[in-house]
Amino acid sequence: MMSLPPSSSDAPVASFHGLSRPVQRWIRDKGWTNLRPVQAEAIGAVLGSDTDIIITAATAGGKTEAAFLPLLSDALDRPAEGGGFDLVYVGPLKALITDQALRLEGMLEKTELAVHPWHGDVAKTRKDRALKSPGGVLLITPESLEAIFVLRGREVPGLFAGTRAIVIDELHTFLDSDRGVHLRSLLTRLDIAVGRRVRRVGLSATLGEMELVRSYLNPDAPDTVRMIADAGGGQELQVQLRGYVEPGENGSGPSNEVAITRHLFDRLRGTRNLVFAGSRQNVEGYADRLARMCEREKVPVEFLPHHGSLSRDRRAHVEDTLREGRVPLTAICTSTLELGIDIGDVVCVGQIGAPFSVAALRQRLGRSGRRAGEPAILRMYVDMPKLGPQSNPIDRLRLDLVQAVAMIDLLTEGWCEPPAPGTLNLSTLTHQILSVIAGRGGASAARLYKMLCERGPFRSVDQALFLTLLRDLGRPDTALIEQSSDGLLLLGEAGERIVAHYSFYAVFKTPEEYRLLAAGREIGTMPVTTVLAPGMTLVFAGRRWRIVEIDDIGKVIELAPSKEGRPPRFAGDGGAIHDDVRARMCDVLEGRMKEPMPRYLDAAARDALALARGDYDRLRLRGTGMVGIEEKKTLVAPWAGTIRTTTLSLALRDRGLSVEADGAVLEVPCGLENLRIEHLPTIYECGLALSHETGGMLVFDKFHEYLSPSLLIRDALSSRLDRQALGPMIKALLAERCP
DNA sequence: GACCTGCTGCGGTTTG
Repeated sequence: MMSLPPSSSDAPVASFHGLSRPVQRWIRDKGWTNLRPVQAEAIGAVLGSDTDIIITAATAGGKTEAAFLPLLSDALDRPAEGGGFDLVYVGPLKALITDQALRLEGMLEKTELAVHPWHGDVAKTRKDRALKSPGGVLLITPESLEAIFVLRGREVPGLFAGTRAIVIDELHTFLDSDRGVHLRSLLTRLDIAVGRRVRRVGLSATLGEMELVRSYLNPDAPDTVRMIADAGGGQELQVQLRGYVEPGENGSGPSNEVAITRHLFDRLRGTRNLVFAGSRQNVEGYADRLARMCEREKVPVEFLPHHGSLSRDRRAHVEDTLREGRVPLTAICTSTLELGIDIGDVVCVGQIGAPFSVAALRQRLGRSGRRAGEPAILRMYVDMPKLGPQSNPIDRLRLDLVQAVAMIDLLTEGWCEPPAPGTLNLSTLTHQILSVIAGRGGASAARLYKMLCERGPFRSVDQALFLTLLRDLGRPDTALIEQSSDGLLLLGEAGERIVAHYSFYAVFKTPEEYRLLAAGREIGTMPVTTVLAPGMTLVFAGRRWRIVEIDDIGKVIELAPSKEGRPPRFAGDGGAIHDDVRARMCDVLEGRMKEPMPRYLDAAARDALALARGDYDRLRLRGTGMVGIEEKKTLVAPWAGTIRTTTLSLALRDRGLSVEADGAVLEVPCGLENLRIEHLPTIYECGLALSHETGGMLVFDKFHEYLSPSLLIRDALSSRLDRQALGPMIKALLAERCP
């Protein structure tokens, strides 16, 4: 008999006894002496009610068991009435589904319940078996679920008739993305197909604002969603931020990159670590420098690159070596190692340059210090260009360093970016319109509207907008849909072709790529937009190569080993920084912090921050937000996030002022008085004028190419631009705030 | 100044 320690309450004991026999036996066989508080609470909540539930706990905190022990127990004790799969698990990664299926198979070994993993790498025979006798647990990706709706629309009601809950793993990855909207749409369509609402259980490690998370799961009754969180917290966080400034013109010494490489080599060798380097190019650059340093010092190479363009083999090797933990290894990586695949515990997390979001920083940090009593260690490195008398005033503000400090500050306060509601997501809506029509062999406009916009996630789309969208999709030159004589909407010629191809199922866009072959083996891929030619050398997968041949039709590049090479550029599409991060950057420059010179800064970072604050004051930016630096050049610092800053720079461009980029501080080619008296008041009066020409430039998402400029503008205004913010921003800039 | 995620049906060949 399992003995449970007399913990703070007898809840765990009650929870244990509420479980079915086979599940109790599994727990006992595992040798568990008690249930974690989250698990005990989840068992009570799942068995004692039918509300939606969100379970949050640290990575490896036992969330999967917390959800599945009671759900499986219920499925064993009360066999489903309607037939079909008893439980559905939706996960964002194929690797995660494979992992979780193995765990569930272990739990269900001595029972009748089957486990059906289902994603692109699962054999067709296995899927056929699941369809022939659906039951037990289906573990699936949103895209594979989409494929079931499109290809087997008529079978959906039967497959899920008896499903008692849908478990969504890594819920945070679905909150604020096209893919998240896609999943919500599929869940609503599933509810409609079975004629009742299927309970949802979300699992997540880190979540921002709870209210928004609740309404993701249940937009009609967010208050009924029960939150179960582990007390956890209280974990010690050790942070160091090291600043690197290139030596002066006559100074000698290593470059910043070499100095940072040296520090990583000295501190991380001999243990397991993750270093997030920001871009694939940077990952390859640091991995190459570290490997050469190991060779020069005649020690084994303990640093390997990991990013999304490397082949599955290369990535698996790094993941397996980390997880097994037999030899020391530091992975230099992009956000690939941020998600839930189990790689074990690492000693420290390195971060080169400020990241794009506090949420990502928090997620990355969760990879270290997972054992009781061990701190989470963050080492941040900021590479700062050399300054001279000719340097741009914006460079003097050291905005990278300031952003890094602002983010660490927000992180320690427990803040992270909340999802942004109210977006239209017209590209994803187009996708779902095509999917519903394909799955049902036709649908009326009224039915589509009710399904997708009234009950589904596209609630910001009103009827008029919906009809405009349908007209766009039905235009002869678009031909995605057409109307039959009795008014039913059917797929058009182009629609048929697009839905029939396997690339339809995902809502996100993927660029075309070359495959890179070395000695006949694929080592990774490169976007076709990268400029490459035979004879060029490059660093890839931590080694140096020469391009032997490029096959433009087969999209294959052959490589041979080389002694030279530079890391190649990959295509990228710019990130969005949140308003609160930029506001905190202003606080950092103006010294409005609990600890104005944080202790976690090293001497070089302190010096750089002190100098940046001095320059900020000398520029007289404090309290004004605008300063003329030349006769026809003004700096504008709205301290707003990417969306609001981009809106302002577009409005300035409407006035004929070409503004570069969308950094925290804008350089406007115009005198201060002219800007203050003429341009800004005019923009305040007239707002942002978006022409059809601008609309043509707003093609970002997968189905945008089929939309007219006016719809593209409306889509952008709901997610990438903020017209309403323009007035208040200008008012703040024009207000005399100086002493 | 960026990163990540996903995918079916069918025809052909090999193996037991």
